[in-house]
Amino acid sequence: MNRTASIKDVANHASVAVGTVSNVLNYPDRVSQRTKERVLKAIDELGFVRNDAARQLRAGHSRTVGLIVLDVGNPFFTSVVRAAEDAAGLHGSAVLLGDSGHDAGREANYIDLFQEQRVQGLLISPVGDVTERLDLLRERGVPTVLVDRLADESKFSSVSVDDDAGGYLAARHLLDTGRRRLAFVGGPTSIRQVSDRLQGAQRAVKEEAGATLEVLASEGMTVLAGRSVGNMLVERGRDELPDGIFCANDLLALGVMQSLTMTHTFRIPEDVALIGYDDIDFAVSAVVPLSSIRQPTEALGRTAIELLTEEVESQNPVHRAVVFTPELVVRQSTGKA
Amino acid sequence: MNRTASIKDVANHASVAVGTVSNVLNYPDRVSQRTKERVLKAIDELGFVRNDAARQLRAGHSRTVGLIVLDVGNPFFTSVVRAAEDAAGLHGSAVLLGDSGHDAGREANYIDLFQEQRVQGLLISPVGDVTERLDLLRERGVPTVLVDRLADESKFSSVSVDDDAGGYLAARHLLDTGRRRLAFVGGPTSIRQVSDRLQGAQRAVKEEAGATLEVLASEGMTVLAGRSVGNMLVERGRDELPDGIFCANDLLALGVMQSLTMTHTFRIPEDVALIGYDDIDFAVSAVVPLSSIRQPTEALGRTAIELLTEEVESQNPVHRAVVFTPELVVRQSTGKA
DNA sequence: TCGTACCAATGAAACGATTCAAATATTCGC
DNA sequence: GCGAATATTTGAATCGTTTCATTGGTACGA
Repeated sequence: MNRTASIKDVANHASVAVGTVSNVLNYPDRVSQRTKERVLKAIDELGFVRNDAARQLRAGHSRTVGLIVLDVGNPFFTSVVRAAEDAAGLHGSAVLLGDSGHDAGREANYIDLFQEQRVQGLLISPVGDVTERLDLLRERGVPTVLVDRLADESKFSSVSVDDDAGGYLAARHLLDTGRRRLAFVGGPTSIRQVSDRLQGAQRAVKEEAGATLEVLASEGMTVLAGRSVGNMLVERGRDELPDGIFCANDLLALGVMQSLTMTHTFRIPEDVALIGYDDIDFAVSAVVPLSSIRQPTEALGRTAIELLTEEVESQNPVHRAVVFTPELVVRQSTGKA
Repeated sequence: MNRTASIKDVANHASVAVGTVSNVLNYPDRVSQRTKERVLKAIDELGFVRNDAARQLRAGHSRTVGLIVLDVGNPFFTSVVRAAEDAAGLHGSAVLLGDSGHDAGREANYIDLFQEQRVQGLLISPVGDVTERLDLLRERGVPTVLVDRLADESKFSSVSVDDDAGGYLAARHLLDTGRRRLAFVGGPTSIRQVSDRLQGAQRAVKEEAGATLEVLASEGMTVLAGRSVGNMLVERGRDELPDGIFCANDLLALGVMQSLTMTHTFRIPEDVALIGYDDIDFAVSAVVPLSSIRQPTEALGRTAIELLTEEVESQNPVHRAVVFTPELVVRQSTGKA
């Protein structure tokens, strides 16, 4: 096989002009039935495939959208990605996916790559602070939507989830089911998600007379970190135990659950109610199915594409920051006490 | 902002010819220091970014490689993707990632898209059987490497993992630590991975006089499926219990572990040893850290890119099927009995 | 001073698709 | 059968790079 056939080859083979072949591809109605058939036959016989580079060069822009996430392995982003792909598909665009792995260097590489590809726009869950690189993009007029990050509306559009509201939701649920001595597990508080969720929980507790909230700092957000907090709790006397625990994510909650259930001294939810955050797949299949806060990831992905499309199509860029509210998922771990 | 600057704009701004600008970009040595500086300054001032479409049009091929996986959310593929990206980066290529989600239609869309993008080649973990679409690719001379799928070497190169060897490894380990009444949990056996792993386990058991292997069919490969198999085991008397259990993946094993540890009648590993497959993140943070079989995902991704590069660069395509052997990871769940 | 190397810089041609004004063909009413 | 209106087809120009044959300069030895 030498090289792939071009539109010119097709034109020769079908004895028509190149413009006609192009019309068959793009405006079939402008072409008579007879020639259309002839051209399609030629396309088939030569195995012609459109060269997107040429098309794009002429058009001045691609039909792709760049999406850079912090970690494709994270179920949160996986879900966002899938929703974005589907939404983009509806607009006839494809998504170029980049995984920065929390690395600013990789992020920068993808930004450069996508710019060279002349993507229509960029969805990005930025590493750390919004870099000057993003500001540059903005100045160059590349429409950009921040994902999972609240943006200054004067600069970018964004889609994010209200972690404060999620924290409130979780604590409110514990209070609603009769718990009064609550504990929050999470850390370090330098993670914005952690501090926001804590803040929301504190708000809920303040509303309820007689309710208290103890903060238990964890070293990271892993199962093991949760387990060591749990072990610490087990060593306390039964009376000093909180009756409702809110963990800043599901991994922590699963760790706490392991500690508490292993010792068989405490029952979940009878002695202690437990709620996590993120609603990962494992939550439902935990020993005691875990209540959690679910983030509207599909809506995030879909809306991000919509905001981007808006910016691409409108002349004067008006930015919007869309904030979603997460959703409470009740399972056995917070059953009535 | 009008439109982005072209190489011609840069040339004007720096008062040089377009060819010179191109040389600065591609063959800096051919250009004198003085002009190079002038051009770079112009590039900076105009915010020039190469248009990859034009470059690619001229070159006849892109600097990207297509990668289509069954599910980006699956840690196995996530790891393969990351390794492939890194390996491609070393060759100066980028990876276009597509997630077929086990859907033949999405797969087909990505194949078409990538062909229009004139990717250098394609890495694909195909949905179901190798479709005629892949045969078409082959005929068109698009280098293709199958991932996680053993290929007919006369048609494709491939990278895969020897599941039979993995099954053997797991069973052998149980035997080596003194267990004799083994059980295999997995299903349905129509999944190739399941039947291969079982086969390997049977091979190991046959080698050991007096050892037996009982097959416990599960309904799927989830935690819940594992738990129901576990519950069934718990109801058996102590004497009828196997003393070593090999689960076809870690999720099943975690489910079995939940059942066995909850009832506190059986101890892991004293009464029953347990080993899974895949070595997912959760394995290490299970109540009893889970022994498992780790697949060399990084090697898979890296090698896939290498095989592809080989095919791209060589004239006459010689295909190779590289099969990796997985690795045993020993943790507490199979400690000495 | 001249000729020979060598080094830099030039700019037209090419890649493959789309666009669009112009040319040509067809249809329709009468 | 004719002219007007409409439908179809044509092909040159264009997008932004890279390539490469050619030109213009400079240095050096004789």
